[in-house]
Amino acid sequence: MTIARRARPTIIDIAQVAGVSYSTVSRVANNYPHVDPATRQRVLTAMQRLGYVANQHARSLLTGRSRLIGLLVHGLGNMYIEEVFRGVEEELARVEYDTLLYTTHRHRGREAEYVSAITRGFAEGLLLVAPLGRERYLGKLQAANIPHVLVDEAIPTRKSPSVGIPNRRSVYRATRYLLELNHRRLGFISDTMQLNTATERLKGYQDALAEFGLPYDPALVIEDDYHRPQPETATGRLLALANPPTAILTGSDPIAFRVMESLLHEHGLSVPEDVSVMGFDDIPQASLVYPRLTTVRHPMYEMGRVAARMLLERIEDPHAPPQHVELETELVIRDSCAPAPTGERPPAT
Amino acid sequence: MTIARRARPTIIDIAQVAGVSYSTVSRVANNYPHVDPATRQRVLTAMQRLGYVANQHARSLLTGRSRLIGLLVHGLGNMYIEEVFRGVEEELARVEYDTLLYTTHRHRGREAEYVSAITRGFAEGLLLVAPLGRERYLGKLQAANIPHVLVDEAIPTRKSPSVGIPNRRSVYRATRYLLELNHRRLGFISDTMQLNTATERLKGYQDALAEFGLPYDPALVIEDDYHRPQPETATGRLLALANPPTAILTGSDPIAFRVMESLLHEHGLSVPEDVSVMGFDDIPQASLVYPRLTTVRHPMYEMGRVAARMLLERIEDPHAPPQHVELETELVIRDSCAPAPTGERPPAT
DNA sequence: ATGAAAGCGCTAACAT
DNA sequence: ATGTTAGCGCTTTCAT
Repeated sequence: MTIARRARPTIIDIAQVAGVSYSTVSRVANNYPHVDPATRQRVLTAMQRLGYVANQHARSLLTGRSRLIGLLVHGLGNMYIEEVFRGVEEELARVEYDTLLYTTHRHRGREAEYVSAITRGFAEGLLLVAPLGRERYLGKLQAANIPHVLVDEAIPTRKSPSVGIPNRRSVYRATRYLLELNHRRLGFISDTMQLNTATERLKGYQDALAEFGLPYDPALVIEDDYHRPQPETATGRLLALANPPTAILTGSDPIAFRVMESLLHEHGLSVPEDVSVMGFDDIPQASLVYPRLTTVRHPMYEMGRVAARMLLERIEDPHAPPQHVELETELVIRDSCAPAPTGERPPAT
Repeated sequence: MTIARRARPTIIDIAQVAGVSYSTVSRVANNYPHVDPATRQRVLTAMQRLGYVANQHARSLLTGRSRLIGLLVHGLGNMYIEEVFRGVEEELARVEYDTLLYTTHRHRGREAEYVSAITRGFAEGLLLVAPLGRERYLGKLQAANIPHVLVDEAIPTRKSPSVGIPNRRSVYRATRYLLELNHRRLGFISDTMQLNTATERLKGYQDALAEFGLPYDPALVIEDDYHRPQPETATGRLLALANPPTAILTGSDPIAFRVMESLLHEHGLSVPEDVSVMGFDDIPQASLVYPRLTTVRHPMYEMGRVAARMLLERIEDPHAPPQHVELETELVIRDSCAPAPTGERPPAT
């Protein structure tokens, strides 16, 4: 009887079958020169026959490289992540790296644990997408000099490399657009202010207001829960104001969709006639929805690519000074924003 | 000068600092008994001080286990995957396994390559979610006895373990519901028939029709493109029929959403007054949309959990006979389906 | 309770 | 062009 679990053939088995030393097999496996074509063929044939596949662990143990990077994200079910990941994959594929996926579902609030887990040596580097709770582990990453890059988030110390967008300017532009449409009361449903991107965006909103000589009314900005957004509630609160907004800016397109649904169906207000709605990101659905969403185009795919490339570079040279890349955004004008209604306020339900 | 890339401390460094042999360090690291408490403490302190983290590759090389499983999916940006993955993670977390993510974005149509890549030895097993093109590699997995489980797809040979839902019965029930609402012309926008789940669902649709003594009209079923669905086009084709449907079944909730948008805004038809729409899956948005979607609840999260558990079991015992688990679905009646309009057909635009 | 030693499968000098 | 050899960092007997 042979043993139950058929062992995978090793380099030594191949060597035996091909009648060569196992270093020759290694040469063939790694496509090195200085191997006689005939020998190479014999080895290849033997590999084929036995179904040889190199043991990555042995390889990695020796080279210290796993060809794996870790990706830390909050969740999967949104086009933002899909696009970012497409970009990441694009670059990783070129160098035959794979991705270890970590979501904060798993240890909500305990990202720090993975991060150390990652240093277990499996991943060579880490891509942190909009990382909440970063204060708990970023210092460690920096201290241990573990290659990592922040995607869509930057920290004031700028010690960690990052790739993102000009949040302040982007929202400034979007806000100004609304202001030029004669809106004077602008609601803002923001992502959690734990994210620097969110506080930057708020500044952009305030910049535009200031430029138009308008006061900043904190009642108009509502911080949504990142993990379980409640745009319907936020919309209701905005509409319940004595002087409700005629336009609403949001932190993302999916939030904008829900705001539009809520406006229309819970409050009987039409978009954009009664209230204008501004999205953020420009995911594919933005143009498939009615009214088609006016939003800020976020180069998510490109961001993913750049981030992956930066990470790969840092893996090569962990001591290079951290870079900070900002990719430009663009206001995409479609149908969900219109000039402010004149005359009296729209009736709130 | 020390060398540039500070090497990670090994078991030997710890042994030196703690003044013990390195096998003792290994014992402590693995929490083995037979270590003097004082010694253990000394070792622990040394580990702490040097920031010791075990090298997984060395460990895996020896034990043959990587504590990694591979997850093959088509794309990320949908709640279906999010839910399935949440379930997978839940189970994996218990045993401290991590996930390698593979999407068919990367090598569209070349899944076979990963699959062999996976046998590189990094992943101990594979979760295949609604795998298209499986014929190209499933045989290999089976032949090599690589632990794997099919999620939401089963193959007739039943050689690979699977977890899914009763597709035929689920769609039969949904169709019958529509029939009972007096609809007689039922459109069906189906996933690609390459998926057995899709052909099974079609049978369920036909079953219900047959039960009501209705003919099967192939013009009413449109096979959508899995990677770039065009529900708007499909809707248009359905409506252009001489005798257009008064109800439309879809392969997923997101498709249903787009059908509803198209009906309403491109064709001026209201849902459910003019046309009823049936979703599939019951993702969270299904109840946030107007009209709230009537759909078939798919236990995605639970499916992920079961699949992960099955995979883990197969990893322990790759020779156990393949299991096939079916999780029940449920028709969730909300507002997108109503009795068929009486009198003449709704006007098509 | 602890140490010594073998070896997992492979790469990369170094020989020849 | 090919073979020999020394480890990579760790777990696991086997001694003591």
